[in-house]
Amino acid sequence: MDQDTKKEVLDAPWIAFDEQSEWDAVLHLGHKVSWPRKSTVRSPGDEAKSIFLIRSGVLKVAAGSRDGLLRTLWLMGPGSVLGEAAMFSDKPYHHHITVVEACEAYEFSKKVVMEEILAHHPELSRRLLVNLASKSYVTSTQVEDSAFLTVPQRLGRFLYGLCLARHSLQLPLSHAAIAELLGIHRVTVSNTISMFKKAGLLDETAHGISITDINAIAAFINDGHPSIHH
DNA sequence: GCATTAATTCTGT
DNA sequence: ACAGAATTAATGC
Repeated sequence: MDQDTKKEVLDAPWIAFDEQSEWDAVLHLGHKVSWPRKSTVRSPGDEAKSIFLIRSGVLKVAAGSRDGLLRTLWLMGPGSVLGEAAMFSDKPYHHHITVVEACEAYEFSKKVVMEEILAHHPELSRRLLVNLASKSYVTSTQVEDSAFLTVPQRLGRFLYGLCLARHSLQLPLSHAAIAELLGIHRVTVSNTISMFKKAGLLDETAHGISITDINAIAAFINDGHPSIHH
């Protein structure tokens, strides 16, 4: 049953899927890999001759400038697939893939993807498309938001979307991590979060942010007029 | 295993 | 850019 209110779908820069059982049939065709926290998984220019199904942990996908600046594009959690865009397009990786939380993943060779998954598993083919589409939506949403919305609105949408995507009100992200994701100066993020905190929308915990009034954030996003002024 | 110290990260000014 | 607090990693016992 649907709610009486239509809820707006927000594409949060956090790609993960709860349902992974469809992969069970082909897991034996891949092999397990694990990446420790803070390690680099792939760098720009690396060949993409396989894809990875992430089973646990969190990866960060970032674009980097020559002088070391990094802009996070999105985070990837369990159920998401890494490397399919590069592999299908026969291009090297464009991005820096690093490990935020220690990961376990299954690697599937291009041969397995082409000859087994695409050929004999339509439900998994669809998964790959959904995964790719998610990345596409995330990036376009970010462009739109940064073009049309204020910082508090962008942060509000980000927090709201992330809560829905994660099914949790606990968001284990530092101000700096959020700033990198949204393309906002870190201090601006800190100040905006303080505002939200004073307005009773959230609390800061030892390891990130805890949303206390998700409805207020939802309302704030929709009318675009915060009850928050400085 | 436990306590100290050194390093790094985080956040407000 | 800087400083104080807070985490985390490293070291020695």
